[in-house]
Amino acid sequence: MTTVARVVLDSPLPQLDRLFDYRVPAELEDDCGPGVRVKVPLRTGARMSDAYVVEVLRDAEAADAAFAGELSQVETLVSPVPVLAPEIWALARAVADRAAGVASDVLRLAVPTRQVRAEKAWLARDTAWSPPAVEGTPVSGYGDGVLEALIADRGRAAVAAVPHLVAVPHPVAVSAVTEPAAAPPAAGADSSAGPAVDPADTVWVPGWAATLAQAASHTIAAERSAVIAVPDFRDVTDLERALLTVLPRERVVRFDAKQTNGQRAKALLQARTHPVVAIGNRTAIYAPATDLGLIAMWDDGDSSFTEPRAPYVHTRDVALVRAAQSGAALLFVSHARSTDVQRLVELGFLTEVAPYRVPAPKVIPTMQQTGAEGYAAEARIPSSAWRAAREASQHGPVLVQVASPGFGTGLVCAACGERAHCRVCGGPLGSPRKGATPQCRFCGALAVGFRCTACGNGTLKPVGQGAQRTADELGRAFPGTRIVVADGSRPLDEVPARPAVVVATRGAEPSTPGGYACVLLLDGDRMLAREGLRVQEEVLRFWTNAAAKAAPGAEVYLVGIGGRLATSLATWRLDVPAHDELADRRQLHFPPAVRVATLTGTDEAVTAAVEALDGMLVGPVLGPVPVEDPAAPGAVRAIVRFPYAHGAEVAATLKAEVIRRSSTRRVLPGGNRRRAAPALRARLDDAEPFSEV
DNA sequence: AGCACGCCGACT
DNA sequence: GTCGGCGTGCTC
Repeated sequence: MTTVARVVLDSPLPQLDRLFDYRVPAELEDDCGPGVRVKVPLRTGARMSDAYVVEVLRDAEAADAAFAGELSQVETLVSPVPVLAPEIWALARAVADRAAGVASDVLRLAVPTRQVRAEKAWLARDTAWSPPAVEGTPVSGYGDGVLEALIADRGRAAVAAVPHLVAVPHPVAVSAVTEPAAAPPAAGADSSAGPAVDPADTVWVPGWAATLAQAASHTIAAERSAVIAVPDFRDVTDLERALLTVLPRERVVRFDAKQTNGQRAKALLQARTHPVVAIGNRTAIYAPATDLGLIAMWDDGDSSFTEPRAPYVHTRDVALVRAAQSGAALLFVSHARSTDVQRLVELGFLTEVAPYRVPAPKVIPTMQQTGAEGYAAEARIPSSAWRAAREASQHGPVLVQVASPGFGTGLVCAACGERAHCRVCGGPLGSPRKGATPQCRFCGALAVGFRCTACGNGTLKPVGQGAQRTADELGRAFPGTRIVVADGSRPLDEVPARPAVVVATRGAEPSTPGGYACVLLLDGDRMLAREGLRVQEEVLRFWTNAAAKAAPGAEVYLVGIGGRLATSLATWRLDVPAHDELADRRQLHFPPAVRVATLTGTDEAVTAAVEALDGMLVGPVLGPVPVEDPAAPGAVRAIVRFPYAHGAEVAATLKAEVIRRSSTRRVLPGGNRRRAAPALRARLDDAEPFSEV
């Protein structure tokens, strides 16, 4: 009689990133199941490590499969609650492998720390209770049954969002908030914005939120879960509102960045009790929802989806891995298409779905340059746009989108204003810190002794300095109108549908019931003047997301922009720029046409790692060049590029190199034995070297 | 990370 | 002759 627990250690060390076997003492056998937290000895009995049980082997199985040496014994069982679902372990393993990272780092994102209160409540739950069945609500705005069929067939699609607000019936689940068991199913709820709907009984939600809520209702109707990731907090709220119009409260579980650990722990356990729609920001993609039928993302191009914690895997990539593992349907919904999704479309991996007979916003490009004739002098708005906005501001709110102050952090020549470029690779220069030596954003080369290529001047200044347009300045163009400002420091979720001019920095635009009477998109030239691979995609996202807040038929003025970008926006053909961009990236071997890895560490380790990748790379290796890192004097960085087909091989090779280098403890020069940076760090799909942030 | 094992300089 | 330096390697 032997029982063996196969565990994953809670350790960020790559050399410990594999499963370890421990003997389970008889008194723990009953509670020691997959997913529970345990403490186990490591190397020496006195040292304990936290771990999750991944698998339990019994008797013959244990004798056959377990580690051949002598087993140590599980020290304690922290709690009998299985917090690590088997499919989340499989996901973490695959995600870590893809990124040459450590699985327990992924688990740290996926599993909140222990919360005894949440566990007690979960253990005391009524296991016999299951929520009433739900009927699916038709997905409005698309061809009849198109998305429903796609989800039922476990399809994958790039979905163009309905580009305006939608009025949906008031939450059927409002009663459910106070009386959970009494929630009536959303049967027959018609969520299309029609004249039959009494405005007093409706809520306005973005088109994408209505679509995803309706789509998810079908998954729940089939008693399967859905996971939906959205970029920011306000989006979670919008989506939750939309969901509660088609589903009862107990079918929606929220994971967001502002939650306390207790709330997260509770949501985690809730997601496993019965089929639910798990919604939230980055971490929602790891929600352990049972029997997954749908994985969806709203606006996958939003930079909030880049994970700042190791192993830095983008939510989109997690979604792709999870869809492959679970066989769930996969939807990427957005207005502006990301080049990453475009790539998957061009591969035939995603099908394209667009709204059916839904009017696109009425975008009017105005190409006059700032300061040209015909401008309202005070605010430099083209007179046609100014007249339309002024007229519209008599009956409803007008949205004015501006770039945020200090937007664009690159450096230009202080004398002539020419953009400063790297002498090594031609990339844009920036300052990592105020007063630090300028450095190339792409290859990291230090720009010592800078000379402007245009005028020969040797000093630099930040871009856009002193060129900030203030709300007050804009306000003077609309005398007698209420001016509302929304930006990073003064966030505003919603403004009433009353006459006003709402000046908002890009991305911070408040919603308004029914939509804006007119939208002005200013500062486009400034937003496009930044350098970086994602600038154009990003600007199109800012524009389209603001334009989608306009009321149907309202005019959207795109100021100071002409050419193909303006045409794509005006014709709402947002796949075209994505296709063109991707074609450019292919030519230059830049992501997402290829994958990238940044290798940082000692010259020797980085060089050896690059050599180990021989035959897997495309395009020239960028660097190695010195990087500034106080913890690692003399460190260098190289960027390598590789085709997706070699991804697994590259990740495995780099992980092996990192492990090989990590076993040797390094000493800082000068006899200083403080913690030195590891000899080699590998980060896959790091977008930072190619963008200004 | 921690900690044990292992092979070369100055000590009782 | 040994005590202990920290380079190297392992952790079920």
